[in-house]
Amino acid sequence: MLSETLSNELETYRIGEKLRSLRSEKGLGLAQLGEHTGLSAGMLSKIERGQIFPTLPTLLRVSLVFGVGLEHFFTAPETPILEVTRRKDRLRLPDDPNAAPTYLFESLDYPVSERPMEAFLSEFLPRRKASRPHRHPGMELVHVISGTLELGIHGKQVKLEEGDALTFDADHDHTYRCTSEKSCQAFVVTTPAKPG
Amino acid sequence: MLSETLSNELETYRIGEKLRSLRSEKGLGLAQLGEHTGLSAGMLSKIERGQIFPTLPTLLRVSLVFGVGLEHFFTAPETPILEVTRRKDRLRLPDDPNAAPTYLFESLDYPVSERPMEAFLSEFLPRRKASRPHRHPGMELVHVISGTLELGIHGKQVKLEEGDALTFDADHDHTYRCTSEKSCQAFVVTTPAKPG
DNA sequence: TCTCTATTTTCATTGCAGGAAAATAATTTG
DNA sequence: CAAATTATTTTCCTGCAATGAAAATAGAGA
Repeated sequence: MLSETLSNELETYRIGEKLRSLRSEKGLGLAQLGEHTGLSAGMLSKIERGQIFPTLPTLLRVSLVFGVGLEHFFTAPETPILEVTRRKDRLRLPDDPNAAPTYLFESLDYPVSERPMEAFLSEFLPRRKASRPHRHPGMELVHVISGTLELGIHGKQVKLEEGDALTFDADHDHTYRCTSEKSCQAFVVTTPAKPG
Repeated sequence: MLSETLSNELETYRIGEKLRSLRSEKGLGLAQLGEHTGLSAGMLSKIERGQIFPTLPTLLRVSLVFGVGLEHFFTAPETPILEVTRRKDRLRLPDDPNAAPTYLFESLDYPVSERPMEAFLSEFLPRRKASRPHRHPGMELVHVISGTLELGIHGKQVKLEEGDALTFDADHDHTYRCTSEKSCQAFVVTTPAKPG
């Protein structure tokens, strides 16, 4: 008999749903698809409803009719990216775990895989000294939400006030320092390394 | 009975070969894999040799053991890029199909899809006037193999002699002109647009 | 309500996946 | 080289799950 777990696991591929999508996209009825594939309407119904698992030859028949490869039924459909992160769910990390932090940051888009950008909400703490210099490939944009921030980059000190934004090549050492009495909130976006 | 064409088509997925690869990578015997999957060695052999097509539950069992999704068996394996272009096979195109050409170029890597670079062998012809200005995203590198070449870029005229190389941001208008009596051979590489 | 169409379910059939074990091939060992 | 051991392939058979045919149900017009 067909094991329960095996069956459940297979169902995660949603083979039936995918077949039904293909069919309804083309506006075909079960019987019509049956004619094209040489399969019975009844069986197609059962496959779509997940009551049976088609054999590979059977699955191939419908694949051929719809002009898709078998991988169509085994790969996750490309869903438009849509990820929400709530404040309470986000992890707040210090810039330096081994010393008194200069700032804290939390990723705003950590659930997005292969992201073409990374966005952080950072809180820079009032300090005499700037943060440790660091660099990373790509560009960086800093938008100050509240407080004032001094950025050391390309040998310059750039003072940012509320509402100011700065974009720079992040592949040179840069530092941050909060210059306001209260901490400085900022929105930071980085892009990964460019090819070439 | 299982149709001939259907069977042939299914064989193009090389399910058996993929299974055998997975197994030999891990250095498992048929019997050992059988223990892990709960399948008989004999049947695994038949599947690997393409004598039978496994049912989805069966295929899923081995998938689970090897930690791959079912799509593994239905997608083309990523083969390392390896493409050769021979001089005689390459197409030699003029820079301007509607006028007397300033140079001729041939792609050295046209078979490579989604290439992170494009390489050309170019022959610049002796001319009074430079080629028409053009631009394209990304970087460009020019390495002179023979003859001399004058490049107009960023408002400068750069003279290149044999062995010289120039790299520049190609997203500004640039021109070429051969300044030697005989034509100038050069190796040109461009990178596509950078993201961001 | 009746008719027509599409889908789902029931029931019976069977083709083929799959197991057990024998046969063969490949390796190892003395 | 044999003999022994291990791995693989093949043979034969069985069972069951996929499949088809057709009845039952649901839906859509009219």
